[in-house]
Amino acid sequence: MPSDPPGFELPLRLLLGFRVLIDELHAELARQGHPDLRPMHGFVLQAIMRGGDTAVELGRTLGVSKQAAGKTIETLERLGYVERASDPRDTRRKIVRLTAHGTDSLVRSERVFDELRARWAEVIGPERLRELEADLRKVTPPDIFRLDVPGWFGAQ
Amino acid sequence: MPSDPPGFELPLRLLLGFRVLIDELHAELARQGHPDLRPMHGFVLQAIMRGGDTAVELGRTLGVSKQAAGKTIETLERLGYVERASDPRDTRRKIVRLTAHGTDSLVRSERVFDELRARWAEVIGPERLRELEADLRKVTPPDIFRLDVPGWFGAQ
DNA sequence: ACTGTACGGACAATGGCGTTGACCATCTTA
DNA sequence: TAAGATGGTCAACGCCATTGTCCGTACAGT
Repeated sequence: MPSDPPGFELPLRLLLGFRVLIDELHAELARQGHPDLRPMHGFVLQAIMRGGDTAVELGRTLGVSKQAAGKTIETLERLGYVERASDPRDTRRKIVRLTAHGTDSLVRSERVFDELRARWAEVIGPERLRELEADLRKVTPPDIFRLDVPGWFGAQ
Repeated sequence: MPSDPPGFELPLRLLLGFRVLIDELHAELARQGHPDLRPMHGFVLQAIMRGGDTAVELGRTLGVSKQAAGKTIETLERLGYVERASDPRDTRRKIVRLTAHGTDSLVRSERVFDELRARWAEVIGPERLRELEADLRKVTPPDIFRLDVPGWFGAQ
């Protein structure tokens, strides 16, 4: 019967696994024409895509203030990933939309993530990888996109 | 044959798993007399314990500047987790040591981590948990304590 | 033994990125 | 129509990292 590792290894491995995937994603994205994209931007663009958001809504989704969300949007606008348009029904609102460049980054991210996942499947076996994902689903909260980690990555 | 989930779920689950464990650890530590301890401090204390460190060495271990490491040490000193002493063989160096309070926090962390791991084992099964850890070991770098994530947590 | 270089530590200035507070314009509702 | 709620922006502040600079000590080559 194999002995159990110390309990602190588990969280570290989870963090390292996350870091490895994210670092490799952005290394590959940089090669594919998106050198300025930072880890947090991926989440922001995802959040914008699923529901044409405003700064306030985006802030709520990401768990930051509307001002912080506004600054992030400004950065992404400057980098050419999003654009803002006035809402004709409510002239207060400024709707944020992905540009072609922004959509391209998400399409490529999706492809790279699939490739990285395939590489893991080669290392540990496809069945084991599916089990790993299924197990993690059992011990983590169901809603994926609510991470509210203001300072975890460096945005803008 | 089960279909594979999209590749982006894997990193998110890893991150969420990490967050769940760390959040629960610190909630429990707060109950056990360590309400001021922040996630990053655990890593710092660990790094200090394995080798009586100085600010420079600690900075190298954690991947931050020596000034940043010095500030973190200062904070931990103010909170009563570490103390500084001069090195008699090299009067330039100020060696950082854990206080009893600091050691206590690590002992409790270890225990809580083991308990959290046991809870995961109840949910997904002890054998699956061991396999999960073994699989993660195959796809992550071997050296655990080199994470250099300056802004990931909020220290001090 | 002495001098030049390396190294540990601290102080200062700067910058990124989040926060709160305040304000204006617009929409909604009583 | 008046009152309150909501979206956006500006300003000030705080935290925490950075780089640059300086001082004192240790060590190595001559």
